[in-house]
Amino acid sequence: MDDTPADSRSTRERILDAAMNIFSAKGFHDTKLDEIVAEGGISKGSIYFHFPNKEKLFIALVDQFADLIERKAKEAIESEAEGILRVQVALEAVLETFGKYRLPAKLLLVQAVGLGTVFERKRMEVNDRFALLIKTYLDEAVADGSIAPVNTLIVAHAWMGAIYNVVIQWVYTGEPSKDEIIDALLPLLLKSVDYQD
Amino acid sequence: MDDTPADSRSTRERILDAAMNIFSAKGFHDTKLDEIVAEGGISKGSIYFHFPNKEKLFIALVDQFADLIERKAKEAIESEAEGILRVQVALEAVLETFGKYRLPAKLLLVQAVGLGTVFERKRMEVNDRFALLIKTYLDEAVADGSIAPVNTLIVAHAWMGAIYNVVIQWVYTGEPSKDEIIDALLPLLLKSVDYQD
DNA sequence: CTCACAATACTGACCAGTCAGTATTGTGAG
DNA sequence: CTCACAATACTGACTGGTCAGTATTGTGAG
Repeated sequence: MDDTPADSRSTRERILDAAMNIFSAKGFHDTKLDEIVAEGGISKGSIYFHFPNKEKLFIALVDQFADLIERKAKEAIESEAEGILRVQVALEAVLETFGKYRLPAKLLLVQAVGLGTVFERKRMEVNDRFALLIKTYLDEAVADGSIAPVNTLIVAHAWMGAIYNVVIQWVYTGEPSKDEIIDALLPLLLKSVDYQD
Repeated sequence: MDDTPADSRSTRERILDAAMNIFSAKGFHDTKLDEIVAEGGISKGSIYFHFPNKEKLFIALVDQFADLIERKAKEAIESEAEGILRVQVALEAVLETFGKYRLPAKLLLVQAVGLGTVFERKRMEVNDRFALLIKTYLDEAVADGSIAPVNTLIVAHAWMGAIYNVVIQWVYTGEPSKDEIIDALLPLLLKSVDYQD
């Protein structure tokens, strides 16, 4: 009969949307599947038709967003040839993407932490993926002389932490704005490795 | 009858110790009170005699360690008069303390995150406490001219994130060592605000 | 005796996951 | 085109294990 816009999206997408809303607001353990059911106007059974369990549903959301961030960063990197410039545009891309998607940012940076043994491996996997990405291009920048030699692994983790924490602050308070963050954080990070633009 | 060394410590302390061991390893939700009971050789009844519930027991541990970190930082700060030097010794003190206590560090930085609505307030409270502490002394350093003017709030959050993330890495992998962290992280943070020592 | 504390046995709310059934869509033989 | 059947998608009432919290009882110091 009628074909309301809400129902026209695939059920799987509706589940993911609803799950994102509730998980990012209340965290994994405080989210009941019945709440997702209510939010999405779907049924409990169809969640289990599309996903094996609650955990995999959560991880699907985390992975989806981690992939997006990584893709954006790599795209940005490939658009630039030179060492430290690549780092710079990647940072801009990452901050841009976090800025655009508030809920997924909270999910990835807050709600995916501290969930106990099962999730810990996933979290470390995502974390290391990004740290190594940063490290690669820092090493490149060191090699071509655009920055001085440093312990790039520590720098990579420090940078990630800095970005994470500022973004988390933004997620909760809405302050400082995306542009302020880029304006303040980018020079800060670059100066930390002695690069003055 | 006999008075084994293990039993001579007050029950309350034994509970806290056992809880720290299990909570820091498995996180809040994956920890069963019965595991704490087994670990500490105490009884479930006495946990509820000393603490109103599981949540308060967890928070007691978080608070205890957050207080220790804050105290160490403040002690260090008071031992120095000048602006940026105060920041420097505070950083050293904090890293030193994290380095000394691996389990509490993991509890505070990992397991206390992502626990949903109830704990979120506590986490933000602790977070803001430290961020404001850092901000205060950064502002002082700006005022007395030892560093250039910057958005000290963003810097404070960025620094915290950097410290957190490097410490978390250390908690999981044991690498890099405490000394390497201090040697690499301290200059990094100071350079990020244009201070060369 | 009593009271502060400790040990043990027990309870019941909660909620992830199930499953028997229904609805919808696809297909190909006549 | 249409009808029989199959495959896929979805529904929601129900269940059973789990575990935080409680009721009850024990104990030893003063």
